[in-house]
Amino acid sequence: MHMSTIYDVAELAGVSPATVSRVFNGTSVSDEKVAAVRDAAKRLNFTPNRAARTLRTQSSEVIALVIPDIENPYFTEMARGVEDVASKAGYSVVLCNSDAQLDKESTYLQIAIAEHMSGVIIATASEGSNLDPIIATGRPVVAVDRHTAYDVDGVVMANRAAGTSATKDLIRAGYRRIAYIGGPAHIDTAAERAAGWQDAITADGREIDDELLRFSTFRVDGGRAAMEELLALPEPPDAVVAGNNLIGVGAIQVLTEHGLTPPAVGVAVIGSLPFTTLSPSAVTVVRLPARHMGVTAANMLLERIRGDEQPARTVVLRNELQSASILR
Amino acid sequence: MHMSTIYDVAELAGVSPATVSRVFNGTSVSDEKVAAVRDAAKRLNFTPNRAARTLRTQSSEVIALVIPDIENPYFTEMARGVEDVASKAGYSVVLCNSDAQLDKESTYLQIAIAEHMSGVIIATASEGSNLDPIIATGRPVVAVDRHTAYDVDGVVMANRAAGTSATKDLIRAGYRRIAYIGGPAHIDTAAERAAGWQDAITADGREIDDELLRFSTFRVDGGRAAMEELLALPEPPDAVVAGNNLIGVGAIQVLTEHGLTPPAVGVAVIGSLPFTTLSPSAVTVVRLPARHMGVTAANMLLERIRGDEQPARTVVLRNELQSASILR
DNA sequence: ATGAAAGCGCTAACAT
DNA sequence: ATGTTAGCGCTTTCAT
Repeated sequence: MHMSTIYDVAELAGVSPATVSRVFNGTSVSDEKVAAVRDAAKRLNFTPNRAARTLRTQSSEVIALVIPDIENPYFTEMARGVEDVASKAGYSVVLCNSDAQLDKESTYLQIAIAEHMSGVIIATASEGSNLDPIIATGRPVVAVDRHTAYDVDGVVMANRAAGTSATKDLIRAGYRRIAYIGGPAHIDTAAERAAGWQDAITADGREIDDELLRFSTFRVDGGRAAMEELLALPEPPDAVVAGNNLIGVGAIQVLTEHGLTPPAVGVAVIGSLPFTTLSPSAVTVVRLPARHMGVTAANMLLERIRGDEQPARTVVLRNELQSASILR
Repeated sequence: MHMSTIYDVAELAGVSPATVSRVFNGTSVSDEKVAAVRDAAKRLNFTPNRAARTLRTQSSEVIALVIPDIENPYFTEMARGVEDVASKAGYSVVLCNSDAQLDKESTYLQIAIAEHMSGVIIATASEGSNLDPIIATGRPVVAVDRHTAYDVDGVVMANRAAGTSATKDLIRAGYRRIAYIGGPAHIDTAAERAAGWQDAITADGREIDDELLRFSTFRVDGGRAAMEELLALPEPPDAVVAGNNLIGVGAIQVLTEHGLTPPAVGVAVIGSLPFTTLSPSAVTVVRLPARHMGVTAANMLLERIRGDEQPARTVVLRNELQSASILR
């Protein structure tokens, strides 16, 4: 019940508290004393008090990972990448779900400051995200997935290219009236992927029909609603590009319910379809390397934590087209 | 860059540090001083140092949520429930992914102790999970989803009943040779759901064919492998009960690849199919109220944190059959 | 290599 | 209502 301290350990081992501290921090202590201390620590079931350590050193081996939707497998896959790198380096990861809400995001950032966490990896909730407080503390910040207005490191996908290759694959497969459903227009990934879609349409010598461009939410319900609207059009599309994995799920659900299971209507999804039970030949997927993004971001953050001072960098990750037509 | 302290705020506001502390902790301070302190705090961009607070009070408003698979939507849905309750009560949630590994789990539990977190909600990695250290500290622990050998509060699903109703629904739909694919046998939820399957089979007056009972992993690849084995049997099953959501996904994938898309072979899944694009009429689902489990566990934990001393309780949550046959 | 002692920022008696 | 002060457990100079 009572938590033992380095003083208890010191007394039992017959050394000073300083020596106990040294044993646990790897500075020079004679072999006998090391053994005595370890033994005493074990017998007392000693666990170093992190709060005291953090208070004293003004830092803790914890990094915060702030994401807008913990239920989206894209972000949990990314989280795995972050965690693997961080824990190998002796850091713990605190996963914070901002729920795409600015106030929750601010709260978590505030906690990161107050807890003296070593750094933050964040997929911002929106353009309005305020990183000033955390940046003002001098702590390193890495922005993932989404762009920010701040001068911090970043790791993003090749979003415009993803939009283009998804759309081109649909064109190649013979579809002619291709819609796009993206996330909120104020999130840059959504806008960029839509721009990629436009590129492909115009490159094919067609006009952009504004009715076919829909900004929604990055969730299943958003994909569903937009797909329903598209099907209700006087001249519905014969194919659709989904701006992220969950929108893809929603769109396919609606199509299936209307008896238009792909490839009856063409579907290309930007991001892997989570837990899909669909045949891979039916839907085009542009794979986004989410885990790799997490790994890259964690490595960048660790470099900064270790004192790297070079100007902010942004890494753009290549995506990978998995064409449905290959298998047709 | 420099972090201001209550001393800085006190000086600027012309009060003592204790008064500053009182302002931030809601004890009686005159209105003028409150205003002065708040103003000074704002001007200095003051954020209370949590490490110091934790050290002093020997507690922090943080609870740990330890789960075995952060990529399983079942657990993230649960996490949402925990988070909603906790954050409303002023607690932050630290999400820890044990990856079903005992050593990782122990490490996180150790961190929870060292960081003086207020309590732990844990879905254990296996029967071998060691909760002694955390329990020895006197901190409240709530076990979710899975049983433990410890005398702690728990929230679990009605697993055996889930196995039975899933199986019975398949029987009702006319299937006669019904297999079961579960998670690892050493995890009680897997074993119990399997027992429910057995109950239903025997209640129907049939023999248990051991070849039709498979213990695998609670992941997609586990479901896939087991389903492949079942299909390779001399006398393959005409239906299958999947022991969790991901096994269900894996099984359906394999069936689809073999041209046996449900209901060609009957499928019942214990747990909601995440992000499914399947028609709801094709597959029986036993919905497990994951979010509700999280909410319940968080409320129990908060009660304990507030000093509730009653004997340990276990809450069993009802599940909900969504029969495929209804829609046939 | 080891010990003594100061201090990180906060809260909670205790005193006024 | 407000101020003074001790101390939470640790790390880290500074001596020795």
